[in-house]
Order: sequence, then C-alpha cells, then structure tokens
Amino acid sequence: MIVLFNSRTREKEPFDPPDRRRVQLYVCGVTVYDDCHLGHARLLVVFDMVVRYLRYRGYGVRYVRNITDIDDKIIPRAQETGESVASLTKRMIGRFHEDQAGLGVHRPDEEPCATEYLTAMIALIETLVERGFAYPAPNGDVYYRVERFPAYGALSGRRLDELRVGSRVEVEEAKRDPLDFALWKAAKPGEPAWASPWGRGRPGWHIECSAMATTLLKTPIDIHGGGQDLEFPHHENEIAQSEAACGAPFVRCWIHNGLVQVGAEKMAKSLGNFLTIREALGRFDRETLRFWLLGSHYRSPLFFSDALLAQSRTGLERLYLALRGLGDAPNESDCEEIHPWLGRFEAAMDDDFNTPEALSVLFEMAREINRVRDRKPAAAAALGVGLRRLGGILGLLEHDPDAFLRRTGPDADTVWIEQRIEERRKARLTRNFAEADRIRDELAGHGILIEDGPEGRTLWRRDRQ
RNA sequence: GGCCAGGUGGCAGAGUGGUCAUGCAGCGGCCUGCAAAGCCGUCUACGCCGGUUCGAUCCCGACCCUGGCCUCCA
Repeated sequence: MIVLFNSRTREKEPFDPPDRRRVQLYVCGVTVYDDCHLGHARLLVVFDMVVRYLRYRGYGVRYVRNITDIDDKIIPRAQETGESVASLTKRMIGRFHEDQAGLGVHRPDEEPCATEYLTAMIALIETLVERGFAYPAPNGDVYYRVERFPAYGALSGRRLDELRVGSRVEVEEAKRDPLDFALWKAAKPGEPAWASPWGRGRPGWHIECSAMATTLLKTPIDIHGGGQDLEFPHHENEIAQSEAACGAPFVRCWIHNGLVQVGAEKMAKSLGNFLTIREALGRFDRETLRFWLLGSHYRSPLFFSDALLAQSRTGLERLYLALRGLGDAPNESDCEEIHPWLGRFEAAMDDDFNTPEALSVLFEMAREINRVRDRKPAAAAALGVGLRRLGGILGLLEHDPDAFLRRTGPDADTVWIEQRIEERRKARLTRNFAEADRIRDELAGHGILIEDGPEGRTLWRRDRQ
C-alpha cells in the first residue's frame, strides 16, 4: 500500500485511486520565457520518478503537465528580444524539451500549452460569472470573488482576514477585495489578445490550470503536483476556480516538492542565483544530477553546491563499480535472489516516495554483489539485474558501467590508453615495477585510474574531476 | 507580524520509544609487487530546557535557530 503526504491535510494518506488503470496526475509545469534552472529540474525529475514508480507498481497513469506560454513575464521578455511572443515561446519550448531529454525525463502523456485552451478558459470564467463567483470590472478585467468561496485558504492553511492584514497585494481600484485575483486581463496595446465576452484580453495565470486539468483529466484528480512555492496562491486559486465552477472536489491529493537552495536561500530567477539545466548538464552528467536530486526526500529543501554534486558522482560510481563486469543474469530462477531487495525498495518508495531510503537499498545490494561476485557469480549477476531494474525506476544505472566510468566520449584517446596499459602489462610480467608505476602515473596525469585485477587483467576508468 | 516546514555524527541524508540507516570523507585490518577497487572493523549523532515513561533523538510543552509562503516563482 502506497501512502502519500497530502499537503492539504498535512498527513500521510493511503493512495487509493478509484481506477488503478487510469491514475489522473496533473503537474504545474514551467513558464517558457527563459531557460529552466535546477529548481525546475527538481520538479521534472521528482514527478518523473513518481510516474515511473507508479507504473512499476502496476498503475496506469495519465500524466498531464502544462506549459504556460502566455503570461506577464513572457510579454516584456519578447519585447526585449525583439521577437513575437509566439516565436519566443516556441523557441523556449524547444529548449525546454532538450533540457527534459538531457535529464532523462520521460515526456508526460500531455503537455498542453495555455494558448491552446482559450476556449475552455473562457467557458470556465463564464460559468464562474454566472454562478456569482466572479465579476467583470469596469476596466475590462474579470476577477474571482474570493469571499464567495468558503474553503478559500484551506489548502495552505490561511484565513482571509489574516491575508488581508499582512497583505502586500497592490490595491487595484477595480477589485472589490484586494485578495480577488484576475481571471481575465483586458488587453493593453501591443499585447497578445483574444476575443472574449468581456472584450479583447488574455487569461490570468491561474485559470489555465483549472481549464486544462478539468478538460484533460477526470476530476477529482488523483494527484496534483507542483513546487512548494505554488501552494499559495496558485493552487489555492485553482481549487477555488475549479470547485466553484464544477461544484465538485477538484483534487484528492496535493503533492508539493521542496525548493532547491543555494546557500541560505532558494534558487530562483528573481534572485539571480540559479544554474540552468543546460549549464548543469555541461558540468555534471544526467545521472549525477538525478542522484543528487533524489538523494534527499522530495519534500525537503535540497542544497546545491559543487561539493555535493561531486559526492553524488562518487556515490553513483560506487554503484556502477559493483555493476561492472557482471554480465547478464543467467536465467529467471536465479532472479529469485532479488525478491527481498525488491521488497525493501518498494517499502521505502511506498512510504511517500522515500528515495533516500530506496537509494540505501541500492547501496546495500551493491555491497552484496561485491561480497559474492567471486564466490557466486550467478547470484551476483542476478543481483546486478535487480539493481539495474530498481535503479531504472529512479532513472539511474541506465548507462553501460564501463561507458559511465570511462566517460567514453568522442575523444579518441581510448586506443592510446589501451596501448599504455598493454605496455604496463609487459613491464609487470618482467617485474619491472618501476616502469609499470611510471606508466600508471602517466595515465593518472591524464585523469585515468588503473585497477589491476586477477590474472593480469587491468581495468581503467576516468578519475572524477 | 501571520501561516507552514525543519534543526541528526567532519559533510550529505533516512529513520526509530529500548539492535545496524546509507553514501562521501577519516582511521585500522585483509587483499595487492605497490596501488586502485573491494571486503571487515572503527570513528560512542540526534539544537536547548523542562515533562510523560522503567527507558526518548524519536511523544508533550517552552525557548533558540534556519528555510519557505504571505508579490512573479518549480
């Protein structure tokens, strides 16, 4: 039985979707006005892990993650770069997909763009106006009347009066209540605009998720995810919009991933302390990043530093070193050996996706492989198969071990390395250890580590940098 | 100021009312021509103060500190 921490109740709850074959999952994605950074990478990898695990557990999952392609930030950015909004967002979506693939993140089943759902959004707003939950203002905007929705604040644990007291929301003349939020924004000159019953304009940010989630998924949605920073007001507003319009519960379980931190504060574009995904992929390989991202629980803050990423690389290498040279599992029956390990891994993951604990199971499997690899090679190979299968749920251990450890790339120095090793082998045969050590040092100078195995065989791998 | 979350060994990071997390780093041993990798062992961690309990890092209360949200934000 999987249990999930539901942000709304702040408790772990049994995960019991009404239809196991069609779990409804919606995640708030990214706004495409700039390259994504490691904070977005965490969101992408965490929910990639969630989907992989649920599918491993036999659930059918329909995974929808939106792309915001019309927004207050996109418009000025397009003006800066001197291109149209459509051109900017198309370009950024392309780069986003490259980043996603670079991280080894599977594509969701649907990646709807906001601009493709104007009709649904307008219909939703009309319903809200009809039902008295929204009102058109004289300035052409349409606002949601927060006070009309009694459950407003339930998700994030806020009360309207408290919000008003501490409110930093700018007072807009047109709003009846400072907490009311825009469903529709009247077009300003030069902005992208769509026709609507309230004149030309564009949608507010929150309405797109309500429209796309209710259009593409069956409500109540089983799991709705997003970054912790979206809990208020974005998700609160989504609930208010969706439930007021449909008159039914919107989401069963809310899942929020913690934020990536740099030093003492969160990584954010507004703070300028971010590393983009593509920059990160240039410095660390994808699995090192995933290992780091999944090495702490998804709800905890996650600290970024070069030293922590180096630790992740080292840990991952330990797993690959255990896998190296194992060969395939001989047959199915030998795979029986892995069942207890599967059980422990699943117990960890069933408990609100406890990936750190799941990783510890992987490390213990690696140690067991190292213990038995000489005495019981078949058992070691079977364990290796299990280790790779479990690693795959986290998007790890998908490389060939030697390729990973050697970082085999386009560089053609492999031949040169092999020649050095052969020379050294001859030197060792004649017990010319001074020459053997000299060659080893020479290779080390090129970042190549040598490991002598039994029967004169020598393995090599690349040093971590 | 309000609302949340959290403070675990050198670092990272799980977890539990009374045996071990795990990884990295360090130290000792085995293995090795020497190394590396690996295995074995080791390094007596749970912010502070009270309380409950036979017993608390784990439960309760106060305090201190940190982060997030309260404005765009994954």
